[in-house]
Amino acid sequence: MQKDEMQDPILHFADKCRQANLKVTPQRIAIFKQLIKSENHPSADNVFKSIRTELPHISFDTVNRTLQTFSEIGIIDIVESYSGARRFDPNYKNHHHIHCFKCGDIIDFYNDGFDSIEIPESLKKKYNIISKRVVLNVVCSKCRLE
Amino acid sequence: MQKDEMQDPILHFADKCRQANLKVTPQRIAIFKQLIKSENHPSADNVFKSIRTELPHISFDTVNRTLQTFSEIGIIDIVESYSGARRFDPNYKNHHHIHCFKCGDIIDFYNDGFDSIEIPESLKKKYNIISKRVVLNVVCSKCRLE
DNA sequence: GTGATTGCAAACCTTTTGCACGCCA
DNA sequence: TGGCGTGCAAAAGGTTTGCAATCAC
Repeated sequence: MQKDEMQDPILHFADKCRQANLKVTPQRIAIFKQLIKSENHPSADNVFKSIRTELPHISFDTVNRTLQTFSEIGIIDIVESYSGARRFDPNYKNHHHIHCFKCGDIIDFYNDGFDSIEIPESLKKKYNIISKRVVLNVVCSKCRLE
Repeated sequence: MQKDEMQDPILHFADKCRQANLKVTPQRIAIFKQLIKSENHPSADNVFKSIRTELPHISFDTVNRTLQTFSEIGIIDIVESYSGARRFDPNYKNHHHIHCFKCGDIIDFYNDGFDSIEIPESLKKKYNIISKRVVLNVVCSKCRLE
């Protein structure tokens, strides 16, 4: 059953919340569950709509604020599309992005070589580097056909 | 005098406009001049405010629409900040970005090694790759001090 | 019990759209 | 002159803020 698979990451999530002095509310759990399910880079609105099937009374603000909060305590990342709504990245494996100019889709890809590119010492000294990523700006398969 | 230095890129700009069937208006010239002056990654509002000293009657919409148009004909790029306004990149040399989590600043840097990273054939086949870039997510020098 | 969190509403900011006037080609 | 470009205004979309009621601890 699905519940058993879910148990473990949610306990881990609850720990993270307590560490950050955040209360573990049903809303936050539901949002977190939605995030680990999502394969793409959802906007607050995407998460809100998916989650309404489970919690019909949750408000958009709660979702939006919670995603903001999660990004602050390091549960998710914020990534940007070319326009429109802020988008979130629940994928914490080392990965890179393909970004389509036309439709704005962001697609993850993995590449060991890119993972291990060496950042120059001068930059390491000057900035507190949290993460690095290769971004490919493309016209994606779908948009190419149009 | 400054005007002589400006002459050449502006003629080149005028050519690009004509190639794209765009009329060469005083507003477009002023916006272009502002762009080649700017070292950072201005938002439409940034450009609008800087340009008002030269053209006090220009409207924000014209600036915004023109920047959009310029990005469509390949005079500038659109890059994203973590939130808020869309930002433009007039730097057409091959470069990479340092992106500050806290203040959202985007800083260009140059690195021959990063320029020449090899994109796997499988991705090249699947996507029409326009450009590639390494993005370092950091806490910048300013924000580090806070 | 108490302070954090939620839901609602309003405000704010940015981008988009529609339209009439004016200007470049 | 004709059609593109501009400026203005309104609308739309997303985010932020303030506040009262509620809930987790």
